[in-house]
Amino acid sequence: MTSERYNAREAEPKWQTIWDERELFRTRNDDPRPKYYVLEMFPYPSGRIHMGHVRNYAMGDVVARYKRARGFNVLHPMGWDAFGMPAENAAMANKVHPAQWTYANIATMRGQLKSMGLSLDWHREVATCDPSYYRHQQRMFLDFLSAGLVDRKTAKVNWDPVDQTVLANEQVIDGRGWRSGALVEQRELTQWFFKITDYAQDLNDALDGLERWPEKVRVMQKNWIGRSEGLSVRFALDAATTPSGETEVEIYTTRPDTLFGAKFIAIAADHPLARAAGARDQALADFIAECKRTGTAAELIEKAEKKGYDTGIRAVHPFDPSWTLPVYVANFVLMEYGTGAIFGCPAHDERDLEFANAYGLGNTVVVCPAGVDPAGFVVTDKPYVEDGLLVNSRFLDGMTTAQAKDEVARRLEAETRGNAPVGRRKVNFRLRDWGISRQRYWGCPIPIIHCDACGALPVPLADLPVKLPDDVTFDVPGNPLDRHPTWKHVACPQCGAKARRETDTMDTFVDSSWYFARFTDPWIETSPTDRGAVDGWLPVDQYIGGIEHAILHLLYSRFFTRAMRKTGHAGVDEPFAGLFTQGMVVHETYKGPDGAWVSPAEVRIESDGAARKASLLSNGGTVEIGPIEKMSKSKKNTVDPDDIIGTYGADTARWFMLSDSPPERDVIWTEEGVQGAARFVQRLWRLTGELATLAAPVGTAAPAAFGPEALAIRKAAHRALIRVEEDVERLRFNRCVAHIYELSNALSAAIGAVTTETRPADVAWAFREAADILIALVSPMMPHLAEECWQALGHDTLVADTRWQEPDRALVVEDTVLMPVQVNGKKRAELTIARDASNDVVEAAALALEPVQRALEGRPVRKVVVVPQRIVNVVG
RNA sequence: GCGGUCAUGGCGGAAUUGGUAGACGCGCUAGCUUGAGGUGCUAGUUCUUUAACCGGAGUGGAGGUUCGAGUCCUCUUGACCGCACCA
Repeated sequence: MTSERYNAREAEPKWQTIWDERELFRTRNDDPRPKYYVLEMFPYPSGRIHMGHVRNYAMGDVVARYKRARGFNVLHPMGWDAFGMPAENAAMANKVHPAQWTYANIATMRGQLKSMGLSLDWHREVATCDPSYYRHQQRMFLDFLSAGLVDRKTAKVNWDPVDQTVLANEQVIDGRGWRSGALVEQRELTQWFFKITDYAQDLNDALDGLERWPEKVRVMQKNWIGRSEGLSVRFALDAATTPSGETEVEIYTTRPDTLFGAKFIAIAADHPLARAAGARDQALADFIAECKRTGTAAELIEKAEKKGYDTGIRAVHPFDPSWTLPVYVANFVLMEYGTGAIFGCPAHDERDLEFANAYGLGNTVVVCPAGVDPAGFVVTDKPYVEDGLLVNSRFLDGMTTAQAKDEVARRLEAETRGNAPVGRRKVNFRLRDWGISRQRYWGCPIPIIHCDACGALPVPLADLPVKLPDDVTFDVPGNPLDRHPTWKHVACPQCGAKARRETDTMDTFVDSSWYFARFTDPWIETSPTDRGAVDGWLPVDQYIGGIEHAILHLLYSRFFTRAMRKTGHAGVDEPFAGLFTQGMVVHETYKGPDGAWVSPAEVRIESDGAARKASLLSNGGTVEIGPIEKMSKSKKNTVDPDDIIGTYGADTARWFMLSDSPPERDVIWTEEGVQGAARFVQRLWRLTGELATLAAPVGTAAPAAFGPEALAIRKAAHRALIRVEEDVERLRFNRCVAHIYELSNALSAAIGAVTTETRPADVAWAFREAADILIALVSPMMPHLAEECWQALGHDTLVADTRWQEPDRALVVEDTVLMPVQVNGKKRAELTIARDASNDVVEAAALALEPVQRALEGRPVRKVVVVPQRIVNVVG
């Protein structure tokens, strides 16, 4: 009955329809079972899904289906991160409206995802570009504004000259726009900011509690937040050297212990004191201008050598009125960090040493490594930056670094000048507020009205949503909202005079900062979230996505959830309890005879013994096989999921994506690999057919006793069950696959050993049990094939709707164990012995073995180490 | 420069967390089957010696701890990732 090949093309849509009709994956918020929320990062509707999506969603689906089988009420939704630049670029290139382009892409991609057979609750689908979604985002923006979490300020911002918009700091990578790749410029603009820095401390500290996050991501976020503890110190200025009434400069340091090693003060080019000094010194003004010029491209700053200019101003050392330090304007000091001014201690800071050496400022060692004679300890071109004991530092001498830091802080906090302490302990963060204004059309409008008389006012709640106008043009660069003839003209909600709408839209990362909350009740119209639903479902138990969002999306979402809590829209701080970052899908690259990239679909690969040769399918031209790289359109090394699903079926694609590599590592897509997966699909189908003829009917009562053959079959099945369970829980899908292969190999062997004629009842029962377990194990990974097999095994239920079987752990415990016997650490023999044999018995049996005696070569036995049920080591 | 991860057959990778290294898959070799050439089955596949058994070596390299190290420690080489004037 199952002699023919399994036909995925027929079976897969059939089962998808059946799941759909039975609403198997529709999740209800009032379901009393314990909740489990599994979520994969939602896609941008770029047009078609790619293999990275297949891998990501296959992993999530395994977890979702497994947890469902374990009796959880699983929430596994899908939506679309639908605002963004590509829609506008398409509009410009093809004269199609961004909305039309986006919704057409969504329709295509929804169909592709459905063909994968994912256990998604499509009733909860959301698209962030839909007013029914972004109206709530506007509402939250206004709530955040009332709660003091939104700021409007003029600031130096990152300007992407290609995309013609502002970018957040997180979106600038190596000085370039994260999307356009263009060198980012610095511009002064008035922008809306989310005050993520209000939560800097909490965002930092709470990382320690995220135990189910990859260490790597936590470290990256910590570095990005950049918390440092230090001291700000007000240095008095020598009045005779000061241009126009400035009396002091405040610096920030994390090394107050090295204050007696100070050689200079350095201030940023845009520091007020620098500006004042520049006003009376043309050469200095030129230098400042030069610093600012190089300051437009972040990439250049990093490569620039350290340059400074002596302002002539002298600062007075806080512990010695007779000691003055030169004040330099320096190109490496950033106005944005700390106070925009530092003191330089060349002996103990790399940068300061480079600067001091360039300008002949010398250095004094004030920290000496413990156990080293200070007299001979000098610094020339490499500073000593570690902790140690203080020297050359008056009252600090002999103290440790920590003691000295504390002592300096204590003394300077106690000392006052002009009624304020000279020193203040201060915690500084690298994290900046999140600038969310974007000068683009295809985004969520910022619900603000600007009135010349009343200022920037919130749009009244009753007027939400502020909808994007449909009639826009993209024929000229810039923001279509800004040049729309009518859209921005409104009456001031306060005085009624003519006023203007804010024409900036929100960063699309705002859209993705709360979609996981909206999924918990996407139907509610009166507020962004239903508190019962959001508090019941959050945090997401398992979130799966790419590492590229380690700081962007994953940090913004953590902030946004806190802000939602503050404004009453959620009851938790952390959105994602468990995070998994999966690796990429990579593929060989190919270059044709003309040196142009060639797609895998156009290439024929032939094996010549161990060597592989590639040629063009069209004309046999020589193709050069290049390095394995991330699938990208530019290198043409992509494989279209539609083609794979059309040729092999979704199950084969899913199985291969899960089988080859550990999920956190990159997986190499190969034709041989897919074919191997496809072979297993057919093999499993044939094996199921054989098992169906050998197995006892569904519902047969277990026999009273099992013979050795039956027991062996049962052990193999339950061992696989235990192992797969353990590995799915830890998302080690490649190991799950190996365990399933092992079980099917074992069952094939068992079938070979038992003929139909001599099949006893206990063996038939064991085959029934093992077959059911095998298919249940396969079902989260290859759900369609599993249903087909489940049916072939005589079930009238769905395997997708079947509870996970509890393994019988006692079954896999053997009566006898096989212990390797080593002599001096080298394995010489094996010993099969009763599991509960005493160490004495094991030792005697081991020593009696002939290969052991041979290896001892007559030497006396000095010691025998017996690790029960593990190993014996004879030392002789 | 700083921080992190990793290094195991021809390839992807396993290894009960200090206890038989190479599970499982791919590829390859031989034979059978099918049949004409993307099927199935059987056997083999770390290297080396051997007809075979028995041996010897072996987890990037050099040391160390231990009865025992792919796993722990020190040094070193290489690859990848993140951050990069953050005071």
